[in-house]
Amino acid sequence: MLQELTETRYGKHDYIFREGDPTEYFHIVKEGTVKCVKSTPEGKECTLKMLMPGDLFCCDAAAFDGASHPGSAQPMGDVSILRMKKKSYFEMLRRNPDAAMEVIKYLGNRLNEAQEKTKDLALDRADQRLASLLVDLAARNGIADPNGIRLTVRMTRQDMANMIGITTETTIRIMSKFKRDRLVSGTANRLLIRDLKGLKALASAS
Amino acid sequence: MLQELTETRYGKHDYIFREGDPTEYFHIVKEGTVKCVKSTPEGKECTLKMLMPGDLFCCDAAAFDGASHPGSAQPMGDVSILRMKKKSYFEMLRRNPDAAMEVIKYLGNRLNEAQEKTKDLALDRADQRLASLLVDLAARNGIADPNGIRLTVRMTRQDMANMIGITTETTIRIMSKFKRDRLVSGTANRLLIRDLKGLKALASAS
DNA sequence: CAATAAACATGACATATATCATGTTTATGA
DNA sequence: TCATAAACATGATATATGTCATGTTTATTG
Repeated sequence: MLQELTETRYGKHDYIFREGDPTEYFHIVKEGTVKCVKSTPEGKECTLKMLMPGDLFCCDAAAFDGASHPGSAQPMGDVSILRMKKKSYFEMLRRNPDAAMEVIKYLGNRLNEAQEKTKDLALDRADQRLASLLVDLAARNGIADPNGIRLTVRMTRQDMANMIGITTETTIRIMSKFKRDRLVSGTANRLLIRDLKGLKALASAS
Repeated sequence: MLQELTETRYGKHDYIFREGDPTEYFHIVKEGTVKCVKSTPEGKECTLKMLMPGDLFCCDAAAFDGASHPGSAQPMGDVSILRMKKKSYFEMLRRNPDAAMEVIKYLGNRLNEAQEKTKDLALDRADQRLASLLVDLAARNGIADPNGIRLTVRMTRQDMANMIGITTETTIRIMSKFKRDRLVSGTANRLLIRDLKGLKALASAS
């Protein structure tokens, strides 16, 4: 069975798949970070989710039902992806109730997250959403550092903007303010969360 | 097995459950419309989804994983709800791979929808989001009418506002403009979509 | 039916965020 | 290492939407 699982490596300029491509495979992140992106005809982009090792996606697990990917998947730097034919994966789930239940719980959890994000977009200000994003990434992608929590994924201001539905300029302005307030420091290559509590306070001030 | 499925009726001032309540049951809408709502400490509300007959929710199906409801469920008018103990439901799924696969597809579909909504909130203007909402409701809740499509669910401007993350006043202003442009007519009790194509054009002008 | 509350409507004004422009710093790759 | 592009930064201005205030119309209920 396991020979159906193949591994592929991608670099930051590749696409793992594009919006509209047929959903032939299930994907699992083995190493690195992958972003799920939807874009408009005019080139505006919205990043739905950053996927870390262990996450499955297709794209963004949304295509368990559906014939084509509702968004594209792009690596953030070098990544390694495991792939399995959708048909094989479904057969495996059908034969393995425990695995199916795990997937149900995983999807429930993902739906939950998506709805939390909906609420943030609908009700929070830009600075609160950015603070939420940084808190979330600190937990999922951060490693301890003498001065706080360092994010291992390389994220530009533009990447952040796309994740919270604001412009790059606004993100830069808010990040500059966060820097002045000693909440964060550094830029894409070395982003450091200096005051997690402060960011959490801002994020939940809704 | 079926004796575990109980039916309850609710009126528009009831709660089916509240945010934070333990998730003891799975719910299915039998009759009527239910809204899933998240609210902030200051009383701002965000409606995540309108559930129609056949939809399952817990709340909003997001609690397949999780001990407490991430949002509350409120009837829009009179509704009838079917309920089953969460434990029984999980056991049933474990024994019935076809049902489990159906749930996986359903959740994938719901996640997909949620992400589409995220994109709309992040990238579209208020009038486009309102047009999207009306198009969606026309398909899911509308019945043919000599002058267009009539919505059977009673929805105030405030209800709509909560669904798309804008204020009641802005919703009223946009609806007034839609009325002037002959796209819609009527108020909560008798909402009529007069020009579906026009609304679709507006909605997808992103 | 009258009394009351909810929904709808609209103006004046405030403000968060977008847009456009321009410059500096930092990273990248030949 | 130099040349080029990407990322970061910041000001000026525009604009969509929020906020507050006030009035009318439409439902609801005793």
